[in-house]
Amino acid sequence: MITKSTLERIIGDDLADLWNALRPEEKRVIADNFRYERYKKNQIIYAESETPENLYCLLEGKVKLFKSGIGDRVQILRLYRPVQYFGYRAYFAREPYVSSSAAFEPSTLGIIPMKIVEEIIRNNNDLAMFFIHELSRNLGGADTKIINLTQKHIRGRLAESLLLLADNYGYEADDSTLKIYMSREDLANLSNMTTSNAIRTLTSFVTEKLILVDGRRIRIINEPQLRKISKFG
Amino acid sequence: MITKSTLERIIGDDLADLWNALRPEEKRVIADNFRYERYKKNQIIYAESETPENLYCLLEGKVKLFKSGIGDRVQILRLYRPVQYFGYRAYFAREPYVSSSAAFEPSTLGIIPMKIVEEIIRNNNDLAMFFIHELSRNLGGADTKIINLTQKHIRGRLAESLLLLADNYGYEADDSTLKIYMSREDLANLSNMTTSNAIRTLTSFVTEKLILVDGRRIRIINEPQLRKISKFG
DNA sequence: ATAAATTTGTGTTCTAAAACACATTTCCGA
DNA sequence: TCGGAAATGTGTTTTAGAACACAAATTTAT
Repeated sequence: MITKSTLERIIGDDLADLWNALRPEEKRVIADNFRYERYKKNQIIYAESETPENLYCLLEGKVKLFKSGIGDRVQILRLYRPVQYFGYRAYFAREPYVSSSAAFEPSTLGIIPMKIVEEIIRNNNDLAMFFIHELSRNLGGADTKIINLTQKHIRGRLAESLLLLADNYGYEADDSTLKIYMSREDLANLSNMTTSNAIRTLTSFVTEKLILVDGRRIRIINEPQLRKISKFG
Repeated sequence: MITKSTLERIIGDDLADLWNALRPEEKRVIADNFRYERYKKNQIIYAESETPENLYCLLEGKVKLFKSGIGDRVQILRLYRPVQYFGYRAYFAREPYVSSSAAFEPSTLGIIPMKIVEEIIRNNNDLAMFFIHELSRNLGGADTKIINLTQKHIRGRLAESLLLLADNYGYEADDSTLKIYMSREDLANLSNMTTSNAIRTLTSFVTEKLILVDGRRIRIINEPQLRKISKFG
Protein backbone atom coordinates (compact mmCIF):
# COMPACT_ATOMS: atom_id res chain seq x y z
CA MET A 1 0.00 0.00 0.00
CA ILE A 2 1.50 3.28 -1.00
CA THR A 3 1.18 6.11 1.48
CA LYS A 4 -0.70 9.33 0.91
CA SER A 5 2.52 11.34 1.03
CA THR A 6 4.30 9.07 -1.42
CA LEU A 7 1.35 9.47 -3.70
CA GLU A 8 1.43 13.22 -3.40
CA ARG A 9 5.12 13.22 -4.17
CA ILE A 10 4.45 11.10 -7.22
CA ILE A 11 1.66 13.32 -8.42
CA GLY A 12 3.54 16.54 -7.88
CA ASP A 13 6.91 15.26 -8.88
CA ASP A 14 6.86 12.42 -11.34
CA LEU A 15 3.77 13.16 -13.36
CA ALA A 16 6.28 15.30 -15.11
CA ASP A 17 5.29 16.44 -18.57
CA LEU A 18 1.58 16.30 -18.12
CA TRP A 19 1.52 17.78 -14.64
CA ASN A 20 3.96 20.51 -15.57
CA ALA A 21 1.73 21.58 -18.40
CA LEU A 22 -0.99 22.52 -15.94
CA ARG A 23 -1.84 25.86 -14.37
CA PRO A 24 -2.44 25.94 -10.59
CA GLU A 25 -6.22 26.02 -10.90
CA GLU A 26 -6.08 23.09 -13.33
CA LYS A 27 -3.90 21.13 -10.95
CA ARG A 28 -6.60 21.67 -8.38
CA VAL A 29 -9.28 20.32 -10.71
CA ILE A 30 -7.17 17.25 -11.44
CA ALA A 31 -6.44 16.70 -7.75
CA ASP A 32 -10.14 16.95 -6.91
CA ASN A 33 -11.07 14.38 -9.55
CA PHE A 34 -8.16 12.09 -9.02
CA ARG A 35 -8.40 8.68 -7.42
CA TYR A 36 -6.06 5.77 -7.32
CA GLU A 37 -6.58 2.05 -7.49
CA ARG A 38 -4.51 -1.04 -6.88
CA TYR A 39 -4.47 -3.79 -9.45
CA LYS A 40 -3.34 -7.34 -8.82
CA LYS A 41 -1.02 -9.29 -11.05
CA ASN A 42 -2.76 -10.06 -14.36
CA GLN A 43 -5.86 -8.09 -13.39
CA ILE A 44 -7.61 -6.49 -16.35
CA ILE A 45 -7.74 -2.68 -16.21
CA TYR A 46 -10.01 -2.24 -19.19
CA ALA A 47 -11.09 -4.55 -21.98
CA GLU A 48 -11.59 -4.40 -25.72
CA SER A 49 -14.97 -3.01 -26.88
CA GLU A 50 -15.63 -1.20 -23.60
CA THR A 51 -16.33 2.53 -23.65
CA PRO A 52 -13.29 4.58 -22.64
CA GLU A 53 -13.94 6.98 -19.78
CA ASN A 54 -10.72 7.44 -17.89
CA LEU A 55 -7.17 8.52 -18.25
CA TYR A 56 -4.90 6.09 -16.45
CA CYS A 57 -1.56 6.99 -15.04
CA LEU A 58 0.67 4.12 -14.01
CA LEU A 59 2.24 5.12 -10.67
CA GLU A 60 3.75 1.83 -9.55
CA GLY A 61 4.20 -1.48 -11.33
CA LYS A 62 4.07 -2.52 -14.96
CA VAL A 63 1.19 -2.63 -17.43
CA LYS A 64 0.70 -4.27 -20.80
CA LEU A 65 -1.58 -3.18 -23.62
CA PHE A 66 -2.67 -6.13 -25.72
CA LYS A 67 -5.14 -7.19 -28.36
CA SER A 68 -6.80 -10.55 -28.84
CA GLY A 69 -6.71 -11.81 -32.37
CA ILE A 70 -7.58 -15.02 -34.19
CA GLY A 71 -8.20 -18.12 -32.07
CA ASP A 72 -6.52 -17.69 -28.72
CA ARG A 73 -3.65 -15.61 -30.05
CA VAL A 74 -2.80 -12.39 -28.27
CA GLN A 75 -0.51 -9.62 -29.37
CA ILE A 76 1.13 -7.37 -26.81
CA LEU A 77 1.13 -3.92 -28.40
CA ARG A 78 2.76 -1.62 -25.86
CA LEU A 79 4.25 -1.71 -22.38
CA TYR A 80 3.94 0.98 -19.75
CA ARG A 81 6.15 1.91 -16.83
CA PRO A 82 5.74 4.54 -14.13
CA VAL A 83 4.96 7.33 -14.84
CA GLN A 84 3.20 6.87 -18.13
CA TYR A 85 -0.34 7.61 -19.27
CA PHE A 86 -2.65 5.33 -21.21
CA GLY A 87 -6.28 4.64 -21.97
CA TYR A 88 -6.89 7.95 -23.70
CA ARG A 89 -6.52 6.96 -27.35
CA ALA A 90 -9.94 5.36 -27.78
CA TYR A 91 -11.62 8.25 -25.96
CA PHE A 92 -10.04 10.79 -28.29
CA ALA A 93 -10.91 8.65 -31.31
CA ARG A 94 -14.51 8.52 -30.09
CA GLU A 95 -14.60 4.76 -30.40
CA PRO A 96 -14.64 1.74 -28.05
CA TYR A 97 -11.31 0.31 -26.95
CA VAL A 98 -9.70 -1.82 -29.66
CA SER A 99 -7.29 -3.33 -27.15
CA SER A 100 -7.20 -4.32 -23.50
CA SER A 101 -4.81 -3.52 -20.69
CA ALA A 102 -3.75 -5.52 -17.68
CA ALA A 103 -1.26 -5.26 -14.83
CA PHE A 104 1.87 -7.31 -15.37
CA GLU A 105 2.57 -7.23 -11.67
CA PRO A 106 0.86 -5.57 -8.67
CA SER A 107 0.37 -1.98 -9.79
CA THR A 108 -1.00 1.33 -8.61
CA LEU A 109 -2.92 3.47 -11.07
CA GLY A 110 -4.00 7.07 -10.93
CA ILE A 111 -7.39 7.54 -12.55
CA ILE A 112 -8.87 10.77 -13.89
CA PRO A 113 -12.09 11.05 -15.91
CA MET A 114 -11.27 11.87 -19.53
CA LYS A 115 -14.10 14.39 -19.54
CA ILE A 116 -12.16 16.48 -17.04
CA VAL A 117 -8.96 16.07 -19.02
CA GLU A 118 -10.67 17.05 -22.24
CA GLU A 119 -12.09 20.19 -20.63
CA ILE A 120 -8.66 21.23 -19.49
CA ILE A 121 -7.18 20.50 -22.93
CA ARG A 122 -9.71 22.91 -24.41
CA ASN A 123 -8.14 25.69 -22.39
CA ASN A 124 -4.57 24.57 -22.20
CA ASN A 125 -2.53 24.07 -25.32
CA ASP A 126 0.50 22.71 -23.54
CA LEU A 127 -1.63 19.80 -22.42
CA ALA A 128 -2.98 19.38 -25.95
CA MET A 129 0.58 19.33 -27.27
CA PHE A 130 1.49 16.74 -24.65
CA PHE A 131 -1.10 14.35 -26.07
CA ILE A 132 -0.26 15.21 -29.67
CA HIS A 133 3.34 14.38 -28.92
CA GLU A 134 2.54 11.11 -27.14
CA LEU A 135 0.14 9.95 -29.84
CA SER A 136 2.63 10.82 -32.56
CA ARG A 137 5.38 8.83 -30.92
CA ASN A 138 3.08 5.87 -30.33
CA LEU A 139 1.95 5.91 -33.94
CA GLY A 140 5.54 5.93 -35.16
CA GLY A 141 6.24 3.02 -32.86
CA ALA A 142 3.24 1.09 -34.15
CA ASP A 143 4.31 1.63 -37.77
CA THR A 144 7.78 0.34 -36.96
CA LYS A 145 6.33 -2.61 -35.04
CA ILE A 146 4.37 -3.64 -38.12
CA ILE A 147 7.62 -4.09 -40.03
CA ASN A 148 9.34 -5.87 -37.15
CA LEU A 149 6.56 -8.35 -36.64
CA THR A 150 5.82 -9.08 -40.28
CA GLN A 151 9.28 -9.12 -41.83
CA LYS A 152 11.76 -10.32 -39.23
CA HIS A 153 12.39 -13.95 -38.49
CA ILE A 154 11.73 -15.48 -35.10
CA ARG A 155 15.25 -14.82 -33.80
CA GLY A 156 15.13 -11.21 -34.91
CA ARG A 157 11.75 -10.68 -33.32
CA LEU A 158 12.76 -12.18 -29.99
CA ALA A 159 16.03 -10.21 -29.94
CA GLU A 160 14.02 -7.09 -30.70
CA SER A 161 11.68 -7.84 -27.80
CA LEU A 162 14.51 -8.38 -25.33
CA LEU A 163 16.07 -5.06 -26.32
CA LEU A 164 12.68 -3.39 -26.04
CA LEU A 165 12.31 -4.73 -22.50
CA ALA A 166 15.76 -3.41 -21.62
CA ASP A 167 14.90 0.00 -23.06
CA ASN A 168 11.57 0.08 -21.35
CA TYR A 169 12.32 -1.24 -17.90
CA GLY A 170 16.09 -1.12 -17.67
CA TYR A 171 18.47 -3.39 -15.78
CA GLU A 172 18.94 -4.43 -12.16
CA ALA A 173 21.91 -3.18 -10.15
CA ASP A 174 24.15 -5.70 -11.94
CA ASP A 175 23.54 -3.72 -15.12
CA SER A 176 22.57 -6.76 -17.14
CA THR A 177 19.51 -8.48 -15.62
CA LEU A 178 16.25 -7.29 -17.14
CA LYS A 179 14.10 -5.51 -14.58
CA ILE A 180 11.00 -7.33 -15.75
CA TYR A 181 10.09 -10.95 -15.25
CA MET A 182 7.59 -12.18 -17.75
CA SER A 183 6.31 -15.61 -18.71
CA ARG A 184 7.51 -17.32 -21.86
CA GLU A 185 3.96 -16.95 -23.09
CA ASP A 186 4.01 -13.16 -22.67
CA LEU A 187 7.40 -13.04 -24.35
CA ALA A 188 5.88 -15.01 -27.23
CA ASN A 189 2.85 -12.71 -27.39
CA LEU A 190 5.14 -9.71 -27.51
CA SER A 191 7.17 -11.26 -30.32
CA ASN A 192 4.40 -12.78 -32.42
CA MET A 193 5.38 -16.41 -32.06
CA THR A 194 4.22 -19.55 -30.27
CA THR A 195 5.29 -20.18 -26.67
CA SER A 196 7.28 -23.21 -27.82
CA ASN A 197 9.26 -21.11 -30.22
CA ALA A 198 9.92 -18.43 -27.61
CA ILE A 199 11.30 -21.12 -25.28
CA ARG A 200 13.36 -22.75 -28.00
CA THR A 201 14.79 -19.49 -29.30
CA LEU A 202 15.60 -18.32 -25.79
CA THR A 203 17.55 -21.57 -25.35
CA SER A 204 19.44 -20.93 -28.58
CA PHE A 205 20.39 -17.47 -27.34
CA VAL A 206 21.71 -19.02 -24.12
CA THR A 207 23.72 -21.58 -26.09
CA GLU A 208 25.16 -18.76 -28.16
CA LYS A 209 26.08 -16.92 -24.95
CA LEU A 210 23.98 -13.88 -25.82
CA ILE A 211 21.90 -14.14 -22.66
CA LEU A 212 21.70 -16.06 -19.40
CA VAL A 213 18.40 -17.39 -18.17
CA ASP A 214 17.40 -18.34 -14.63
CA GLY A 215 13.68 -18.97 -14.52
CA ARG A 216 12.16 -15.68 -15.56
CA ARG A 217 15.32 -13.71 -14.89
CA ILE A 218 17.03 -12.83 -18.15
CA ARG A 219 20.53 -11.41 -18.26
CA ILE A 220 21.68 -9.76 -21.44
CA ILE A 221 25.37 -10.53 -21.84
CA ASN A 222 26.01 -9.72 -25.50
CA GLU A 223 23.81 -6.79 -26.39
CA PRO A 224 25.71 -5.79 -29.57
CA GLN A 225 25.19 -9.23 -31.08
CA LEU A 226 21.56 -9.23 -29.99
CA ARG A 227 21.19 -5.90 -31.72
CA LYS A 228 22.72 -7.37 -34.87
CA ILE A 229 20.29 -10.30 -34.78
CA SER A 230 17.43 -7.88 -34.22
CA LYS A 231 18.45 -5.79 -37.21
CA PHE A 232 18.23 -8.95 -39.18
CA GLY A 233 19.04 -12.46 -38.08
CA MET B 1 -3.58 21.61 -64.01
CA ILE B 2 -6.16 22.63 -61.50
CA THR B 3 -7.40 26.20 -61.74
CA LYS B 4 -6.99 28.88 -59.11
CA SER B 5 -10.71 29.04 -58.53
CA THR B 6 -11.03 25.27 -58.21
CA LEU B 7 -8.25 25.38 -55.69
CA GLU B 8 -9.95 28.14 -53.73
CA ARG B 9 -13.13 26.15 -53.70
CA ILE B 10 -11.23 23.15 -52.43
CA ILE B 11 -9.48 25.11 -49.73
CA GLY B 12 -12.56 26.89 -48.55
CA ASP B 13 -14.95 24.04 -49.03
CA ASP B 14 -13.40 20.62 -48.76
CA LEU B 15 -10.63 21.16 -46.26
CA ALA B 16 -13.54 20.58 -43.98
CA ASP B 17 -12.61 19.72 -40.42
CA LEU B 18 -9.28 21.41 -40.33
CA TRP B 19 -10.31 24.51 -42.20
CA ASN B 20 -13.50 24.87 -40.20
CA ALA B 21 -11.54 24.85 -36.99
CA LEU B 22 -9.80 28.07 -38.00
CA ARG B 23 -10.63 31.66 -37.14
CA PRO B 24 -10.66 34.21 -40.00
CA GLU B 25 -7.24 35.61 -39.16
CA GLU B 26 -5.83 32.10 -38.98
CA LYS B 27 -7.33 31.24 -42.34
CA ARG B 28 -5.47 34.25 -43.68
CA VAL B 29 -2.16 33.02 -42.25
CA ILE B 30 -2.71 29.59 -43.79
CA ALA B 31 -3.67 31.08 -47.14
CA ASP B 32 -0.55 33.27 -47.13
CA ASN B 33 1.70 30.31 -46.42
CA PHE B 34 -0.07 27.83 -48.60
CA ARG B 35 1.32 26.50 -51.86
CA TYR B 36 0.36 23.59 -54.01
CA GLU B 37 2.38 21.11 -56.00
CA ARG B 38 1.69 18.47 -58.60
CA TYR B 39 3.14 15.02 -58.19
CA LYS B 40 3.48 12.49 -60.97
CA LYS B 41 2.50 8.85 -60.67
CA ASN B 42 4.86 7.07 -58.25
CA GLN B 43 6.71 10.27 -57.40
CA ILE B 44 8.05 10.36 -53.85
CA ILE B 45 6.59 13.14 -51.71
CA TYR B 46 8.89 12.61 -48.75
CA ALA B 47 11.22 9.80 -47.75
CA GLU B 48 12.13 7.92 -44.61
CA SER B 49 14.79 9.57 -42.40
CA GLU B 50 14.17 13.03 -43.84
CA THR B 51 13.28 15.87 -41.49
CA PRO B 52 9.56 16.67 -41.51
CA GLU B 53 8.75 20.28 -42.25
CA ASN B 54 5.39 20.41 -43.96
CA LEU B 55 1.80 19.49 -43.53
CA TYR B 56 0.49 17.93 -46.73
CA CYS B 57 -3.10 18.04 -47.79
CA LEU B 58 -4.08 15.74 -50.62
CA LEU B 59 -6.36 17.76 -52.90
CA GLU B 60 -6.54 15.53 -55.97
CA GLY B 61 -5.34 11.99 -56.57
CA LYS B 62 -4.28 9.18 -54.28
CA VAL B 63 -1.30 8.82 -51.97
CA LYS B 64 0.29 5.87 -50.19
CA LEU B 65 2.30 5.90 -46.99
CA PHE B 66 4.79 3.05 -46.91
CA LYS B 67 7.82 1.77 -45.09
CA SER B 68 10.78 -0.17 -46.47
CA GLY B 69 11.71 -3.18 -44.41
CA ILE B 70 14.06 -6.12 -44.73
CA GLY B 71 15.56 -6.82 -48.16
CA ASP B 72 13.40 -5.22 -50.81
CA ARG B 73 10.17 -5.70 -48.91
CA VAL B 74 7.84 -2.77 -48.58
CA GLN B 75 4.78 -2.42 -46.38
CA ILE B 76 2.02 -0.01 -47.31
CA LEU B 77 0.83 1.45 -44.00
CA ARG B 78 -1.92 3.89 -44.89
CA LEU B 79 -3.73 5.26 -47.92
CA TYR B 80 -4.93 8.83 -48.38
CA ARG B 81 -7.72 10.28 -50.47
CA PRO B 82 -8.83 13.88 -51.00
CA VAL B 83 -9.16 15.73 -48.68
CA GLN B 84 -6.89 14.18 -46.07
CA TYR B 85 -3.85 15.47 -44.24
CA PHE B 86 -0.55 13.68 -43.71
CA GLY B 87 3.11 14.24 -43.01
CA TYR B 88 2.54 15.76 -39.59
CA ARG B 89 3.14 12.76 -37.32
CA ALA B 90 6.95 12.80 -37.45
CA TYR B 91 7.01 16.56 -36.95
CA PHE B 92 4.88 16.31 -33.81
CA ALA B 93 6.99 13.40 -32.56
CA ARG B 94 10.12 15.51 -33.09
CA GLU B 95 11.78 12.74 -35.05
CA PRO B 96 12.70 12.06 -38.69
CA TYR B 97 10.13 10.34 -40.89
CA VAL B 98 9.93 6.59 -40.22
CA SER B 99 8.02 6.04 -43.45
CA SER B 100 7.82 7.45 -46.96
CA SER B 101 4.95 8.72 -49.05
CA ALA B 102 4.37 8.66 -52.78
CA ALA B 103 1.63 9.50 -55.22
CA PHE B 104 -0.29 6.47 -56.47
CA GLU B 105 -1.47 8.43 -59.46
CA PRO B 106 -1.05 12.06 -60.63
CA SER B 107 -1.92 14.09 -57.54
CA THR B 108 -2.18 17.66 -56.31
CA LEU B 109 -0.98 18.49 -52.83
CA GLY B 110 -1.50 21.52 -50.67
CA ILE B 111 1.60 22.27 -48.62
CA ILE B 112 1.79 24.32 -45.43
CA PRO B 113 4.87 24.64 -43.19
CA MET B 114 4.31 22.74 -39.96
CA LYS B 115 5.84 25.64 -38.06
CA ILE B 116 2.87 27.78 -39.07
CA VAL B 117 0.44 25.01 -38.22
CA GLU B 118 2.03 24.50 -34.82
CA GLU B 119 1.81 28.21 -34.04
CA ILE B 120 -1.87 28.19 -34.84
CA ILE B 121 -2.41 25.07 -32.73
CA ARG B 122 -0.90 26.89 -29.76
CA ASN B 123 -3.77 29.39 -29.95
CA ASN B 124 -6.55 27.26 -31.29
CA ASN B 125 -7.81 24.25 -29.41
CA ASP B 126 -10.18 23.10 -32.08
CA LEU B 127 -7.21 22.61 -34.35
CA ALA B 128 -5.33 20.80 -31.60
CA MET B 129 -8.32 18.52 -31.10
CA PHE B 130 -8.45 17.89 -34.83
CA PHE B 131 -4.93 16.45 -34.74
CA ILE B 132 -5.53 14.57 -31.49
CA HIS B 133 -8.55 12.97 -33.10
CA GLU B 134 -6.74 12.07 -36.33
CA LEU B 135 -3.72 10.66 -34.52
CA SER B 136 -5.93 8.63 -32.20
CA ARG B 137 -7.82 7.10 -35.08
CA ASN B 138 -4.63 6.32 -36.96
CA LEU B 139 -3.11 4.67 -33.91
CA GLY B 140 -6.19 2.51 -33.45
CA GLY B 141 -5.95 1.56 -37.12
CA ALA B 142 -2.28 0.67 -36.78
CA ASP B 143 -2.96 -1.53 -33.74
CA THR B 144 -5.67 -3.36 -35.65
CA LYS B 145 -3.45 -3.69 -38.70
CA ILE B 146 -0.82 -5.43 -36.60
CA ILE B 147 -3.30 -8.21 -35.80
CA ASN B 148 -4.54 -8.44 -39.38
CA LEU B 149 -1.09 -8.73 -40.87
CA THR B 150 0.40 -11.09 -38.31
CA GLN B 151 -2.49 -13.44 -37.59
CA LYS B 152 -4.61 -13.75 -40.72
CA HIS B 153 -3.80 -16.10 -43.54
CA ILE B 154 -3.08 -14.89 -47.05
CA ARG B 155 -6.69 -15.10 -48.18
CA GLY B 156 -7.90 -13.19 -45.14
CA ARG B 157 -5.28 -10.50 -45.61
CA LEU B 158 -6.08 -9.99 -49.28
CA ALA B 159 -9.83 -9.93 -48.62
CA GLU B 160 -9.19 -7.38 -45.88
CA SER B 161 -7.19 -5.23 -48.29
CA LEU B 162 -9.86 -5.31 -50.97
CA LEU B 163 -12.47 -4.22 -48.45
CA LEU B 164 -10.13 -1.51 -47.20
CA LEU B 165 -9.75 -0.20 -50.75
CA ALA B 166 -13.52 -0.17 -51.15
CA ASP B 167 -13.95 1.71 -47.87
CA ASN B 168 -11.20 4.15 -48.72
CA TYR B 169 -11.84 4.95 -52.34
CA GLY B 170 -15.32 3.63 -52.99
CA TYR B 171 -16.82 2.20 -56.15
CA GLU B 172 -17.33 3.43 -59.71
CA ALA B 173 -20.81 4.28 -61.00
CA ASP B 174 -21.55 0.54 -61.37
CA ASP B 175 -21.36 0.31 -57.60
CA SER B 176 -18.94 -2.60 -57.65
CA THR B 177 -15.71 -1.65 -59.45
CA LEU B 178 -13.03 -0.40 -57.07
CA LYS B 179 -12.18 3.23 -57.72
CA ILE B 180 -8.47 2.53 -57.45
CA TYR B 181 -6.25 0.67 -59.87
CA MET B 182 -3.14 -0.63 -58.26
CA SER B 183 -0.47 -3.07 -59.36
CA ARG B 184 -0.39 -6.61 -58.03
CA GLU B 185 2.83 -5.64 -56.32
CA ASP B 186 1.18 -2.77 -54.44
CA LEU B 187 -1.67 -5.07 -53.51
CA ALA B 188 0.90 -7.52 -52.17
CA ASN B 189 2.72 -4.77 -50.26
CA LEU B 190 -0.55 -3.70 -48.70
CA SER B 191 -1.37 -7.26 -47.68
CA ASN B 192 2.06 -8.43 -46.52
CA MET B 193 2.60 -11.14 -49.11
CA THR B 194 4.66 -11.80 -52.21
CA THR B 195 3.46 -10.55 -55.59
CA SER B 196 3.05 -14.15 -56.77
CA ASN B 197 0.74 -14.91 -53.90
CA ALA B 198 -1.29 -11.76 -54.48
CA ILE B 199 -1.78 -12.81 -58.11
CA ARG B 200 -2.62 -16.39 -57.22
CA THR B 201 -5.04 -15.49 -54.46
CA LEU B 202 -6.73 -12.92 -56.68
CA THR B 203 -7.22 -15.71 -59.22
CA SER B 204 -8.74 -17.96 -56.55
CA PHE B 205 -11.18 -15.21 -55.61
CA VAL B 206 -12.19 -14.91 -59.27
CA THR B 207 -12.68 -18.67 -59.52
CA GLU B 208 -14.83 -18.52 -56.40
CA LYS B 209 -16.86 -15.72 -58.00
CA LEU B 210 -16.07 -13.28 -55.19
CA ILE B 211 -14.56 -10.73 -57.55
CA LEU B 212 -14.06 -10.05 -61.24
CA VAL B 213 -10.72 -8.90 -62.55
CA ASP B 214 -9.93 -7.07 -65.78
CA GLY B 215 -6.34 -5.94 -65.71
CA ARG B 216 -6.16 -3.63 -62.73
CA ARG B 217 -9.91 -3.16 -62.53
CA ILE B 218 -11.33 -5.16 -59.67
CA ARG B 219 -15.06 -5.67 -59.24
CA ILE B 220 -16.32 -6.87 -55.89
CA ILE B 221 -19.28 -9.15 -56.56
CA ASN B 222 -19.65 -11.00 -53.27
CA GLU B 223 -18.75 -8.61 -50.51
CA PRO B 224 -20.41 -10.56 -47.67
CA GLN B 225 -18.32 -13.63 -48.44
CA LEU B 226 -15.21 -11.51 -48.79
CA ARG B 227 -15.98 -10.06 -45.39
CA LYS B 228 -16.32 -13.57 -43.99
CA ILE B 229 -12.95 -14.57 -45.44
CA SER B 230 -11.42 -11.40 -44.04
CA LYS B 231 -12.80 -12.11 -40.58
CA PHE B 232 -11.02 -15.39 -40.85
CA GLY B 233 -10.56 -17.52 -43.95
C1' DA C 1 1.21 -31.16 2.63
C1' DT C 2 -0.60 -32.71 -1.30
C1' DA C 3 -3.21 -32.66 -5.42
C1' DA C 4 -4.32 -29.96 -9.38
C1' DA C 5 -3.19 -26.58 -12.53
C1' DT C 6 -0.02 -23.93 -14.88
C1' DT C 7 4.38 -23.16 -16.92
C1' DT C 8 8.43 -24.78 -19.02
C1' DG C 9 10.86 -27.74 -22.08
C1' DT C 10 11.67 -30.96 -26.17
C1' DG C 11 10.91 -34.03 -30.03
C1' DT C 12 8.12 -34.82 -34.30
C1' DT C 13 5.03 -33.80 -37.98
C1' DC C 14 2.84 -30.90 -41.05
C1' DT C 15 1.78 -26.87 -43.85
C1' DA C 16 1.35 -22.09 -45.39
C1' DA C 17 3.77 -19.22 -47.78
C1' DA C 18 8.31 -17.81 -49.48
C1' DA C 19 11.70 -18.62 -52.92
C1' DC C 20 12.87 -19.77 -57.35
C1' DA C 21 12.33 -20.33 -62.23
C1' DC C 22 10.31 -19.29 -66.39
C1' DA C 23 6.52 -17.93 -69.92
C1' DT C 24 3.67 -14.43 -71.59
C1' DT C 25 1.70 -10.07 -71.88
C1' DT C 26 1.60 -5.16 -71.40
C1' DC C 27 3.63 -0.91 -71.07
C1' DC C 28 6.89 2.81 -72.44
C1' DG C 29 10.51 5.35 -74.20
C1' DA C 30 13.63 6.27 -77.96
C1' DT D 1 7.25 0.96 -84.23
C1' DC D 2 10.40 -1.43 -82.32
C1' DG D 3 12.97 -3.24 -78.49
C1' DG D 4 13.65 -3.55 -73.76
C1' DA D 5 11.73 -3.33 -69.34
C1' DA D 6 7.97 -4.00 -66.26
C1' DA D 7 4.10 -6.45 -64.88
C1' DT D 8 1.43 -10.55 -64.88
C1' DG D 9 0.81 -15.41 -64.53
C1' DT D 10 1.89 -20.38 -63.29
C1' DG D 11 4.39 -24.50 -61.89
C1' DT D 12 7.85 -26.48 -58.62
C1' DT D 13 10.76 -26.65 -54.62
C1' DT D 14 12.02 -25.38 -50.16
C1' DT D 15 11.57 -23.93 -45.46
C1' DA D 16 10.31 -21.32 -41.37
C1' DG D 17 7.43 -21.79 -38.06
C1' DA D 18 2.90 -23.61 -36.46
C1' DA D 19 0.63 -27.56 -34.64
C1' DC D 20 0.65 -31.46 -31.98
C1' DA D 21 2.02 -34.49 -28.35
C1' DC D 22 4.04 -35.37 -24.21
C1' DA D 23 7.39 -34.98 -19.90
C1' DA D 24 9.11 -32.53 -16.25
C1' DA D 25 9.19 -28.81 -13.21
C1' DT D 26 7.06 -25.20 -10.79
C1' DT D 27 3.29 -22.66 -8.81
C1' DT D 28 -1.13 -22.32 -6.60
C1' DA D 29 -5.02 -23.64 -4.11
C1' DT D 30 -7.13 -26.49 -0.47
